[in-house]
Amino acid sequence: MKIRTRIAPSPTGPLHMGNARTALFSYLFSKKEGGDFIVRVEDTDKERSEPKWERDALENLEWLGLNWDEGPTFTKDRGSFGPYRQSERTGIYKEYLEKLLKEKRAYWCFCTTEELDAQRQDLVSRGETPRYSGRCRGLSIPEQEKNRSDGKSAVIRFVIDPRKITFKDIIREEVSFDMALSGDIVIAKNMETPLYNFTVVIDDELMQITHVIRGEDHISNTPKQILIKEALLFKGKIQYAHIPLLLAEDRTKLSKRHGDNSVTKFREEGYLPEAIVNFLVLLGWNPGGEKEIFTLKELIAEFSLDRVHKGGAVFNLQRLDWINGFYIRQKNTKELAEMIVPYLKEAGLLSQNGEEKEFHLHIQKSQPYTIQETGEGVSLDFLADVVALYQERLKKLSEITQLADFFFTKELEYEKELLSWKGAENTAIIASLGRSQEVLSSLKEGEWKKEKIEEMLLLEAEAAGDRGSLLWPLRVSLTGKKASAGPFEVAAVLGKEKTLARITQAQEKL
RNA sequence: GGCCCCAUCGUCUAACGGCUAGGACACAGGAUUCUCAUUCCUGUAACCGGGGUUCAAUUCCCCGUGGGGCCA
Repeated sequence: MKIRTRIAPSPTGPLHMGNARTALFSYLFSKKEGGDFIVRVEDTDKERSEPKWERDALENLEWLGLNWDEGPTFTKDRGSFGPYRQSERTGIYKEYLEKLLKEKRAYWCFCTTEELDAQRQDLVSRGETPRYSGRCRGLSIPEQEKNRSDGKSAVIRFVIDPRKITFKDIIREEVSFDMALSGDIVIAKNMETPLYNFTVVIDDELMQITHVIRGEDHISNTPKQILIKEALLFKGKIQYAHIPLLLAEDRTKLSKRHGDNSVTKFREEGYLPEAIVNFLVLLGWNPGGEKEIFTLKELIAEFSLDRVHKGGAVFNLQRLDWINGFYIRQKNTKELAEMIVPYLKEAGLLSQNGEEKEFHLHIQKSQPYTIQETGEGVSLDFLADVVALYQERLKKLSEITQLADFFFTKELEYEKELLSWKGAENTAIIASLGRSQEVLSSLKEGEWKKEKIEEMLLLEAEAAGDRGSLLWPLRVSLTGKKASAGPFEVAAVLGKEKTLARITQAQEKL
C-alpha cells in the first residue's frame, strides 16, 4: 500500500518554523518510502482564516522544496481525494455528523456556558477531574429538535466511550489514555461548523492517509480521534508518529510569544531554504553518523522515524546562522549576486533598470542595475565581485547592506580617528596614504587587478617595516569601516579612479 | 488540578550493559593576518537524585525530582 502523509496548516497566521519542521518530517518520510505528500488546508475557523495565510503557507513550503503531490492549488493526478480545503468539504462533514446524530453517537447539547462552569466548579470542589457531565446526552431526539426550534444555542457532542485506549506511536511505542476520565467532546458548533477533532478523522480516512506525523502537542487528541474513527466505522489503518516539539530558549513550546518565527521572516532576513531544511531536520532527528550537512535529496535517502528523539529541541539561532553561513559559502558568486539584489534595493543602495525613473533608460543592457546615489550603471558581474568579498563573512544575506554599503555610496562617513594605526599622528597618516596613492597611481589600467595591487602595495608595506601602518589607513580610507574585506580586493573592485579619490578625501579629512 | 510525554556538556546530539562518555554550534586560547571573517590546531564543559537487577550500569526496572504538552 502506498504511503500517504499530510501536512495540515491552518491559515490563521503565517507558517512558522514548527509547522515547517513537521512538514519536513512528513515529506521526508513519505518520499523515502516512495509515497505521496499532501497539503490539506484546515480552514474551518471562518473568522480567523484568511486566503493570504494559505498563500503564505503554500509559498513557503514550495520555497523550502517540500513539493506536495496533492493540495489545494495543485494535484498530481486526478485529484480524487479533493477538495483539499476543509471549507470546501462542509457537505462531507455534514453527512457524517448526521450519521452520528442518528445513531446517537453524538447529540445536541444545550448547556450554557454558565451551566458548564457550574458543573466544572462542582467537580473541582469535590476533587474530581473537570469534564462534561453528559447532562444532555439523555435528551430524546424530539426533545433535541424542540430545543433547537426554540432557538436555544447548542453544540454537537460526541459520546466518549469510557474505555482505555492504547495506540502504537512510532516514536513513543505504546501510549494509552483512560477515556473514562474524559467527558463527551464537542465536535461541531452546528451542522455547518465542524471542529478539528472531527474533521481531521474524516479527512485522514477519505484521503487515505497512512501515517499521521504531527507535533507531540496533539498526542492527547489521538484517543479522541480513534474513538470517532471507530464510531464512523472507518477502515483505514493509520500509524501515528508524534514528533518532539520545537522549544524556545525558555524551553516552552515555540510560539508567537517568543517573537516572529514565521518562515517568511527568516526568508526575508536572508536564510537559505537548504540551510533551514538542514537545520530543522537535525532538531529531533540524527542521521547516525557524524555527517551533519545534508541536501534534501540526501535526507530523503537517509531519513528515518526510528532515529527521531522523544524530547523537545531548543531552536538555537546560532546554529542556524552557522549552517546558513556554510551554505552561503557554497554558492557561486553569480547566484549570490542575484540573491543580494533585493536587499540592496530595499536599503536604497541599488535600483533596477526599467523599474523606476526615466534616467535609467539610457543605461545599457549589460548594466541592468543602477547605483542610486551616483546614477552609475553596474553589471551583475560587478555585484558578483562585491559579494565575493563578503561571501565568507555573511551569516545571512541581509547583512550585505551593512557590510558592503561603501561600494554604493558617493561619500564615506567615518571618524577621522579611525584612520590612525596604533595611535599614529595625522602627518604620519597623510604620508602613509600618500605612499599608497603614489604606488597605486603608477599602475596602468590593465594592471588594476587584485594580484598586482597586492604585490605592489606589499612591497611598499614591507619597506615600511610595519604592514599595518600602510594598509590600515588605506583600508579605512576605502571602506570607512573598522572591519571589512582587505584593501587589495576592495581597491580592485572599486576601480582606480574611485580608489585614488577616496584616498585623497581621507587626506583632506586630516 | 487531572491525564500524557520527556530527561547526556549552555544548545543540538552519539552511546543501544563493559570506551579516558564521542561529534557539532556557542565560548576561551593559539596559528595565519592591517581589521573583520574564513581556515587550521588546542582547551573549558554533561550522564537529574535515590533505590534495585547484574560480575558490571549513562544504558534495564521502580520511586522521586525537574521540565514540557494537552484538557479544564
